[in-house]
Amino acid sequence: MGRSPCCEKAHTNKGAWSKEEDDRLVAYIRAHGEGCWRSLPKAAGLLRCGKSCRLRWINYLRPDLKRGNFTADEDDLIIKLHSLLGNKWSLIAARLPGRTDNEIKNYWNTHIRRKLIGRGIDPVTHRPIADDASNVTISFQPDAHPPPPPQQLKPPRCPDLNLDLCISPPCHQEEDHPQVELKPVVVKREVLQAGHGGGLCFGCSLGLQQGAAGCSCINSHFLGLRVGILDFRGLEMK
DNA sequence: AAATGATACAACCGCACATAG
DNA sequence: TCTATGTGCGGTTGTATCATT
Repeated sequence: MGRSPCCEKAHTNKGAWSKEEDDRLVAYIRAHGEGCWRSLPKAAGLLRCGKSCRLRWINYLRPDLKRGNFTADEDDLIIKLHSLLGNKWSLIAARLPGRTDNEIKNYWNTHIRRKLIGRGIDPVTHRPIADDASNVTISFQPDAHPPPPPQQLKPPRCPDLNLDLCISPPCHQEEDHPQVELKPVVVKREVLQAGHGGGLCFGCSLGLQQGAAGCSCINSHFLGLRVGILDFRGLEMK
C-alpha cells in the first residue's frame, strides 16, 4: 500500500531558499497564521513541499528566534539536558527560548560533542570515556538494551529510555554541569497522572529542593511539563 | 593563487505519532 | 477498530565557507 508522498515532488523546488520565497512564506503566515502546512505552499504560491515550508519557518523565519552564538550558559544547559534527555532535541529546544531543535542538534554535533570528547567525556553517556561501563547509569543508546520483541514495542512507549533505572537524585554534587533551571514552558504534550504512585516529582528526584522553582510537587512544572506527580513516561520519548 | 581538507549549518528524508473519518 | 492523512522529530546529506598546504 504505502503512503502517498507529502507533496508533488515533480513540481517542487529543493535546496536553498531564495529571498523571494522567504518573503512569500513570511507574508502568508503573517496573514493567515501557521498551520495546514500541506496546503500552505499552494496557497502561498510557493513551489515547495509543505514540510519544507514548515522547516524553513520554524528554523529560520520565525520572528522570535535568537540568532548568533550560543552562550556558555546555553552550552552548559544543553549538556545538562542532553545528559537527561538524550537526543531529544525538541525537548531540549523547549528549554532554550529562541533556539530550535535543528540548531541545537547541529551545534551539538559540531561543537559540544567535540568539546566533551576533548575533556575525555563520552558525549553519549556523559561519563568518562575510559570508565568501566559496569556501573548503571542513564543511557539513551538503543543498543544499551537488547531490542524487545515486536509485541513489546508499544507499551511502554519509550524503549530507548529505561526510566525504571532511575534518573536518581544526584546524591553527589554535579561538578560539571550547573543545576538546570526549571521554568514552565509550553510544550505540546502534557501528561497528567494524578494519583500516580511515586511521591517525588521529577524535579525533586533530580535533586531540587522541594518547593523550589521547578519542583512540580508544588509548582507542577518540570521540563515544560505541567504535572501533578510526573509520570516519567510522560516525558514522551517519542 | 590554487588545491585540498575540515568545518558549520541549512535542508532533506524517512519514520512514527496523533487524529479524523 | 481500521485506514488515511497531516504533522513533528531525529538522522543524514549537501554545500558553502574557512583554514591549511
